[in-house]
Amino acid sequence: MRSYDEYCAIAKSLDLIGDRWTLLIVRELSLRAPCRYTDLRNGLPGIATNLLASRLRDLERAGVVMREDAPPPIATTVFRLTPRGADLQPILDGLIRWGLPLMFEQHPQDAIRSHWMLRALELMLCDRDPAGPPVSIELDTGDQPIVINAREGRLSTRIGRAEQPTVTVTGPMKPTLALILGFASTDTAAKEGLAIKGETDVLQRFALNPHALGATPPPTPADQAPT
Amino acid sequence: MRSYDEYCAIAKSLDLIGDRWTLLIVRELSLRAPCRYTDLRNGLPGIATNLLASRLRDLERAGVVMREDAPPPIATTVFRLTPRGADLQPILDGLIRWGLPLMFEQHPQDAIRSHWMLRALELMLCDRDPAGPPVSIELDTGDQPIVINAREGRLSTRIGRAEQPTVTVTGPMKPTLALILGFASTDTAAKEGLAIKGETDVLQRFALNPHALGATPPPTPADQAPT
DNA sequence: CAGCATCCGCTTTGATACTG
DNA sequence: CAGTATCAAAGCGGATGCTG
Repeated sequence: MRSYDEYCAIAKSLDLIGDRWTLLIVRELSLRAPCRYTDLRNGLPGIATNLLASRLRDLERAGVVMREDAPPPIATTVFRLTPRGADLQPILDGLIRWGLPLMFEQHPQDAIRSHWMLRALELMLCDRDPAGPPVSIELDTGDQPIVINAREGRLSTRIGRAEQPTVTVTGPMKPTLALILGFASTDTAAKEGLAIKGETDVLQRFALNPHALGATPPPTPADQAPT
Repeated sequence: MRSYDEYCAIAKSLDLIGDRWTLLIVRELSLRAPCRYTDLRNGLPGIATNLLASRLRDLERAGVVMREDAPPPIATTVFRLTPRGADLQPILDGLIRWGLPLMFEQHPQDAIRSHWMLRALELMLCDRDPAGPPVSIELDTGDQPIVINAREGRLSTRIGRAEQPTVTVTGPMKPTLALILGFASTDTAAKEGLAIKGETDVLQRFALNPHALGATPPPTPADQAPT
């Protein structure tokens, strides 16, 4: 990208990370480093391969990304965030929070990768009964299963299958999100194609973290077409 | 911008605010709304006027910006952030914090606008003697003078002249920044072309807010060219 | 197959000129 | 003042080819 040539911290940040695809590459590395070139391509559907190579070079020069030659058994290059790159997390988190309302507009052409949801779930979800027994929720809703573990008020998420899920939700991503954030009842969820197995009531325990969003309610279609 | 077509909160945010110039327009409105079209152009040196018009339309559709017809005496359209647009502040702040180290690379071609520094100074600066007497610092270093007021541990900044500045710093922006953040002594500052008038010692009272940055030290040229 | 580089058609951007 | 119109140049997306 050409520089904005402004003596302004925001502009200078955007000079380095404001290019198309750049922050999504950082997202990928923040969610599952170390990452091979091919992993990155899979996590960035639609990116042109020359552009990915070019961006990785730029990010390396900017001190955001580093490449390593993985040890013999793997014998390939892997990419990671540098500490300076990891410092971008607050910006990614800000984008996740601001973008949550937009997740309720799912377009048919939208690609889905389960790992994109991991950090979002950690940020947005809150356990309203931190003293309750530990539970693990499995979401089978994307290309890979997601596990949410709640234990002593702390939430963690990962890709994989739960050994003994307290409850398992199967179906499309959007209603699943609405369900666990408490925006939809289990009845509504079922109508939208979700199958819930196990202790359904456990889902009531979770809700949207009240600190997660700004004070402004999500814009509705009505806001955009006032009469 | 074309959509990334990803069901991911970060990607969906970037679909709306990831275009070139877009976040800088939001910056302008966050720093000095309401803003006329011409004010925006002045705060965004280098933007093509058709692009500004196009971005403003996009931001309006996205619910981030609103336009108003100013009342008769002014008789022009002005632009503001909507509440939803104001919710972008944490993202702008993140970019400011991450970008601070980059402010110590000032290029000759970099445009300067004093108001770009206002939020950065508020975020980065900390009063180490909150119980001390109120002081006001004037910085004459850009296209307009900046006033920093410190009172009871709270810092505020504005464009304008102080009525009775405790101290006034005149000269280029970069050494001024280094001086008030405590990265440079008054001697060093003088060598870089700064003139300091008034109670010089007051400047010692301020320093970089330790909470302002991530834990990672700024990258140095040495990091980029290892031997 | 992993990790690119090259080529090509298209879209976006930037610079300038022009208008109500 | 607040934009629209025009056009050259740069960037992007997609396909393909090359190298270990």
